[in-house]
Amino acid sequence: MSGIRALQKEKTRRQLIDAALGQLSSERSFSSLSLREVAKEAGLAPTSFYRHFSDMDELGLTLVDEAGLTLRQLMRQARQRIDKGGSVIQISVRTFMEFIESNGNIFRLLLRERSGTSKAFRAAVNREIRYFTLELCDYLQQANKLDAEVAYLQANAAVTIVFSAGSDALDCDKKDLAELAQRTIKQLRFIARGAFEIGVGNKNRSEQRSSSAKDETK
Amino acid sequence: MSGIRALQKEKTRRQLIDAALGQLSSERSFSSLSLREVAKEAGLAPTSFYRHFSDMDELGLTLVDEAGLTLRQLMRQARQRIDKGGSVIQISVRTFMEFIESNGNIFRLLLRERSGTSKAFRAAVNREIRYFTLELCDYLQQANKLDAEVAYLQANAAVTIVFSAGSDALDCDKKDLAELAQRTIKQLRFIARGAFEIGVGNKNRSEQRSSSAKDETK
DNA sequence: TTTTTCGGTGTACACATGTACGCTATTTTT
DNA sequence: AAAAATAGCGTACATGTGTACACCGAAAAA
Repeated sequence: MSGIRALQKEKTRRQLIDAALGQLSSERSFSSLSLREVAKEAGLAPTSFYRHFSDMDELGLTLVDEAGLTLRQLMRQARQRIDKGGSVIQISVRTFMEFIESNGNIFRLLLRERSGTSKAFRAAVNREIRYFTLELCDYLQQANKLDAEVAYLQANAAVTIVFSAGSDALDCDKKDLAELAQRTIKQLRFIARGAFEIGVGNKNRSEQRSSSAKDETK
Repeated sequence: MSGIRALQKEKTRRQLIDAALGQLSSERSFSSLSLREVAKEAGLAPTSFYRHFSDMDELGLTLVDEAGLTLRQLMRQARQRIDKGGSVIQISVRTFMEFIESNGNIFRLLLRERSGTSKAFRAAVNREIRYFTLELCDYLQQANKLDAEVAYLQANAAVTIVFSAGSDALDCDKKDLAELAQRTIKQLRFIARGAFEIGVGNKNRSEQRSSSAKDETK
């Protein structure tokens, strides 16, 4: 039982996954791919597809998982950079923009299937985004000593803004990308500052207002 | 030249548009509609479609225009309510949520085609959203006396947050809708407060800090 | 009135799709 | 060594697609 068979199977399964990812582009969405196309691109007969996935949907959900994984890698990378010092917001945005530049199609997949026609897909994408948000929430809560609710709202809003900026970046001329990043950074600072001010107000109504703003908003 | 002919033509054109809109749902996107389906739903022979649109794309762009129109109606309605007094943010969010409840499929169309596979569609949707944003920007600028750039950034961020909330609302249980609205309102307040604080700081560095916050953030 | 225009129809075709079915060759199990 | 399992192939078929084409009848223009 050397597993030479299972090994080969895993390999062609990857070929299918990579074939699908490879066909994604700004004018080609996953839902517009056909089983036959993917199989052909992977160098397989159409019917062989079924040895690996029962459905294009099943392949699609696998891709979403894959994308979620990439997203989490991204965060780890960002945290590494942050630990070396620097503005959290600035580094996060820059990291995200780099991610989109080299993983545009994966990001497109998430964007599109989030509002797609399959409930399962939408749920899967939202799950990945929720992980992303919750990790940011944890960070905010302990780094900025924020109320749990405020931290969550801030994290959620920030992720929304960043994803939207990412979406814009996909259709952006390369030269306008830096400006877009700058605007995004400013918007995230609005949110951070607002959350801080209002969060403090919640704890300690109308006392200690807007003092010592050593947070991320300047 | 009574125009009885042109009249009839306009009528069946509308039937096509309505047929397309009618087929949209959470599990049916415009790009998944076929010319034949739409024609059939409109009570037409497939080939008659071409008397009105050269393409499904042309129909689609018409739908996006239609959606933009609906969106602007929405804003007018919101402004009417605001003029009668009340929190701008609260009323705007409520109005938007009502819009989604009764125009879910139109909103879905915008959401989906914004990240769709046709550059023309993406551009059309972004144009509509830009109008929406700019009108809000004007309002903020004169109502809150904000710097032009700050007002734009705030408007843009606010629209992003509201659209994202709308997207969530589409998959939401009805009972969770009120909570979602509340969270959205808080997030918009973060942004408004942050924009105010930072905007003032821009004009008049480290003087007059966080004074007379009679804006929309409390 | 005669002629032209044109919205709508039905037929027809080439094409792509998903997938059922049976076969083969090779690995795995017995 | 014999038997079972299985990844991959090719064929085949029913179905849905966009659209070219010829035609019709009524409205509009001459």
